[in-house]
Amino acid sequence: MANVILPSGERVVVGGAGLLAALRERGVTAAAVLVDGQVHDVRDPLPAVGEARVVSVDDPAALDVLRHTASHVLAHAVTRLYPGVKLAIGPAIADGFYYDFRFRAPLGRDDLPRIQAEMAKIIAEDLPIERVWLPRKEAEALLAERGEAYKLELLSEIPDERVSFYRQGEFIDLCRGPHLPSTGLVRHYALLDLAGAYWRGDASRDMLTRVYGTAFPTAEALAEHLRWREEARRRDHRTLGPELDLFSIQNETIGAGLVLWHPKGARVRHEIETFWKEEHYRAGYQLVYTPHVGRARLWETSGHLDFYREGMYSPMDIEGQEFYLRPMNCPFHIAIYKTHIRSYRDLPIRYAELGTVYRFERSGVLHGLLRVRGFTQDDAHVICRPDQIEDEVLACLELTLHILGAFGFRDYRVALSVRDPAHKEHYIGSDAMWEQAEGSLVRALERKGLPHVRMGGEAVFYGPKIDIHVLDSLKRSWQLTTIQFDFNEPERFDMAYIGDDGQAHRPYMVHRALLGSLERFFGILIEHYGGAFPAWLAPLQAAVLPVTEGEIPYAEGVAEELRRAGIRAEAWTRERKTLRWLIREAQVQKVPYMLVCGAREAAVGVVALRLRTGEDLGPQPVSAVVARIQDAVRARTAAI
RNA sequence: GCCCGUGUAGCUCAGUCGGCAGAGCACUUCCUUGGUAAGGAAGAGGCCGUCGGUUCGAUUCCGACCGCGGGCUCCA
Repeated sequence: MANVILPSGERVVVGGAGLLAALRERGVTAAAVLVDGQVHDVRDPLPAVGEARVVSVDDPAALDVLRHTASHVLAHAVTRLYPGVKLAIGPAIADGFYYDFRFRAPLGRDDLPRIQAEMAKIIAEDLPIERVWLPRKEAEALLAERGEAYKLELLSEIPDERVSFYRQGEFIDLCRGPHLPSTGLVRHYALLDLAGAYWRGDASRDMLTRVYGTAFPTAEALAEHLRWREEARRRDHRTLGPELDLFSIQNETIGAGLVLWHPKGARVRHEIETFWKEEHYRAGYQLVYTPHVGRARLWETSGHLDFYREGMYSPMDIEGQEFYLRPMNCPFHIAIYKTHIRSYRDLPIRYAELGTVYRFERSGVLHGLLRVRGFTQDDAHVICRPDQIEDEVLACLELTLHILGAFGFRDYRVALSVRDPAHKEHYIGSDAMWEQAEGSLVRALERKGLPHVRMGGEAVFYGPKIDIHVLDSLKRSWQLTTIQFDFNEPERFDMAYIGDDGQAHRPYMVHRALLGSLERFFGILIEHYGGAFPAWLAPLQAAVLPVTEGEIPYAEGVAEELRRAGIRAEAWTRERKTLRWLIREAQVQKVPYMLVCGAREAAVGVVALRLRTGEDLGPQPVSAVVARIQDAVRARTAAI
């Protein structure tokens, strides 16, 4: 017997095994049962003690169950339409579900509506979904008879003697569950995409066809999700970038993954870099510049040729010496450090550089600005004494939040990556170093009030790290910041400082990048703002628009006045176009401020101010417009 | 790298069941002096991704290659 709370809030006591029947009697449609926050199948026996909460299909807790069942409906439809298809796996994922199949003939996007129509039939049939437990031998026989080679492989890895299947109509699938009670409960769904996927993500194994879809409890939620996808598509930086003339990537002429920053994109980058540099000087960093190539011995010493070779380009021969294009900046910063004997009084030393690096990425993974082969890291190396590391990490966090906040990123998720305690031998550095480093990261996060998730075994071999993910305006998560300890390179380069005891000591070194790379960050910013940059970043801040040819001299004077005040302004006088045309052009270019100059304004020395938002603020003295723009720029506000 | 899709003007895309290649925007010229998201007309612009095959004839059909897009464990 167990206490059960129904979706209505009513509490009932039912026998352990008969929950589904008991609910049916009461006319309750249950999607799943929550026991101690864990999602259970409604068909499972309830635990003897504790409280169970029955959730209906529209409960957020049942969303994964709904989607998992939707994936079975998909697989069911596919097996009806394509006899002989092989089933692989079909889980619920972050915002939907997928199912991997091996088809006999290629499947195209055009096939999706047909599959979706078949799904609609299966849903209309409202087939009851049963759970069937089979002894291992029988399960094997069943799967072998159906020729489900992938399922057999999965089965061989399940240790249990009894395995679970789910059956709906003529469709049966090896599955852990849980699932909805019947197919009719999947109502609001859509098939979205088709893609290739390796069986078990292994490039040496079969290529399967993955069908992506999503499902929601309500039509509104599904519609909202589809709108969100559409909005994300509309903001794609690969579309907006060329449209706003910000950048281009020209595979044929320049090379894949290599970015050309056009004047307008370069202007945005300049503003980002200027802000970044000023804040770094203010935070006690020293900026350095270092070369893009270095001798092979440098990369041998650093260890990159041992453990990072596949990410590096082939060496070039310069007067018989091998040189490599750099994949990282750190060896150069270390070389600067080593030009002097350093005292404990010199530390911390913080070298920062907007350092361009080149890394080999397979052609298939290149993606706009987000994944490229040449990029500029906003890199820095903090070299300090053991007693300074906690304050240094804290200062890094403060600088990070300050800089990210200026771009409107204020939702953070922090991951702390530490060693796999079971395999300490995979990591370099002593236990004491790891503990001290990790402790400093944790304490700095606590002092900053940043909650974090601890990820065991996620650290790289040379030290623990903090990664910060931000949520953009579409609530998508991007990893930007990384703060990582490096126990490797100080050792390899034999870095030292002289302590107050007169002895040489090994300093700690922390690598950190706040924005990640300027290319990737720019891509993210374009999507975050939908191309409408705030005033401080906008390539062109103000367009001065003459109504007729007669106002051209006046408009040019106004633009000149704005430029003298440090505002990026242009008088649009090149063509005699209607005001409507000029305004549309400025809107499309997402220029934040439009200054309309007609005869009325010119006569009294004012401008009519229109904002990118569509707001018409009417006649204003030029000085007031200048002050308004300067305020918005100074405050780095997203509002204009 | 691999799977699916895709490649026609600078951009967005029609089209040709094998027979001289089309639109809108952008560009050039002319007309228009226009008040808050496209005024009008004309012109120019193409190796229909590349190479090969079939054919009297290929942008179209077939093959290979190249580029681009989506994706390639969130594990029954």
